[in-house]
Amino acid sequence: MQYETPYAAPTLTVDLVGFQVIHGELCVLILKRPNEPFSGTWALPGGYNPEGETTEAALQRIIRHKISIDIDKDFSYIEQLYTFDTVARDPRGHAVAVTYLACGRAIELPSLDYETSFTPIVALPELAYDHADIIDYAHKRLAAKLLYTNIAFAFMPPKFTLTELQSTYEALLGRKLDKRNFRKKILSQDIISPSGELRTEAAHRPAQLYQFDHQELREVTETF
Amino acid sequence: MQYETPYAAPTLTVDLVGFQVIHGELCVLILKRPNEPFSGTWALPGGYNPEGETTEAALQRIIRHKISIDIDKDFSYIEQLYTFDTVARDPRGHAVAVTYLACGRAIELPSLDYETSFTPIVALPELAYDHADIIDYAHKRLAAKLLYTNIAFAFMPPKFTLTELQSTYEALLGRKLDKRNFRKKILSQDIISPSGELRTEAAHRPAQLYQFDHQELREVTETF
DNA sequence: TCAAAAGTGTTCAGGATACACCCATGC
DNA sequence: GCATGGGTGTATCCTGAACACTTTTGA
Repeated sequence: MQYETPYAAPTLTVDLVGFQVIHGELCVLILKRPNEPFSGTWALPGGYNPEGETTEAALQRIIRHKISIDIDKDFSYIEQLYTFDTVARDPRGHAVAVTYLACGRAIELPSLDYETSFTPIVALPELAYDHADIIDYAHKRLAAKLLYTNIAFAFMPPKFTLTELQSTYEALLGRKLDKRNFRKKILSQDIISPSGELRTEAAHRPAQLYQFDHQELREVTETF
Repeated sequence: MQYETPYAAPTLTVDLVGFQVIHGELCVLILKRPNEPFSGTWALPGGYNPEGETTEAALQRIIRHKISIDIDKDFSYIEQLYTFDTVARDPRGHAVAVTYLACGRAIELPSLDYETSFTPIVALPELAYDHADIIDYAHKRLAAKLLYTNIAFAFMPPKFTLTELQSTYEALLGRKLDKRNFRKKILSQDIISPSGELRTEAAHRPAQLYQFDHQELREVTETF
């Protein structure tokens, strides 16, 4: 196509919806914006994607810079979520925002000049832009994927009990599951194996420890 | 974030994967590129997205300009497919491509200076860039959505027989379905209703005509 | 009367759901 | 010995899959 005026691209931004489960609650990574616009308001972490940098690389750089964590190292899984046109959304004018969804476990946030937090999705503060909708959308995607993939691997430590795994499923789905049916189902999916070790710390019968067979996303035929 | 140099955004492009079913075959809209790069090679229609225009608006404009059809009028359904980083893909350098998936029926292509075609996906020519992969991805998404939504509405005329509907499902899924099971299933989904009219043109028993209850995407609980 | 597509039911197997008690350990 | 979570099996229902013949029309 020909343009009379030189081609000018819209501003491109990338944002992260970073999840982990803490104390049986699904939490999402947010920060209190130190700068305008929406200074002082909580929002998803994100920033500008300049020419010459892929969206994943830009996100990696921005999260390292703004949150001081490393996406590849600290999150176990990442996928692209959706691309939003922000004509009406962003007071700075037209921009396009590519959003990513990431899942991890036991991520510690370094303390910074401004607040960052993994906040339970049931207790989120007011958020800038339409970030609350984006988190909802990511949560729906995540709950759906739980039913037909092994994505739970990204939330679990290397060794875990079936009860701990069930608790993660319940946190992500937002509902209770039957213990016997959960065990039958998860074992029939052939995505985890017993490690042979037992967890003996507690004042009750020791639990068998399991591990995920794969640390990459796989689809399963069985569903919940 | 601060930048030493002024912020420069990557080139933003939009591409369309446009589907319709012709003679029981799933077909996709491609054109023979009149310009470099890849001049003379078949590719998905697409173009540049300048600042100030949403990706959907840019796509609308580009398809009207390049194919002389109107997305809103000629396609019955459109959704965003995926956003690709094209660092390695595009010989012109770094670009970000937002792709859309659209579905329609009985779309007639006006003749132009260069070739455009709804080509059966089983008989696609060599395509520019990684457009063949993008079409595969779109096809998978479509087949998945067929199982848990009413998306077939976008491929069907206002009135149709159950056999015609089954043929569309078979074209999209790439496999044959059992007639009795299909009818039980589709009727249990409560997404179509008999119109009361019959199709009597042919040399066999007349068929009941059905219509979709809704012309927007809905999810169904029942699946195939 | 024949060709061609429309229309219709049953059986079977496997998965989903609901549900309650005994087991092994630390204190 | 008791509190705590670990671990297990069965009965029922529902859904998915396989499968063949009769009906109605136009030519």
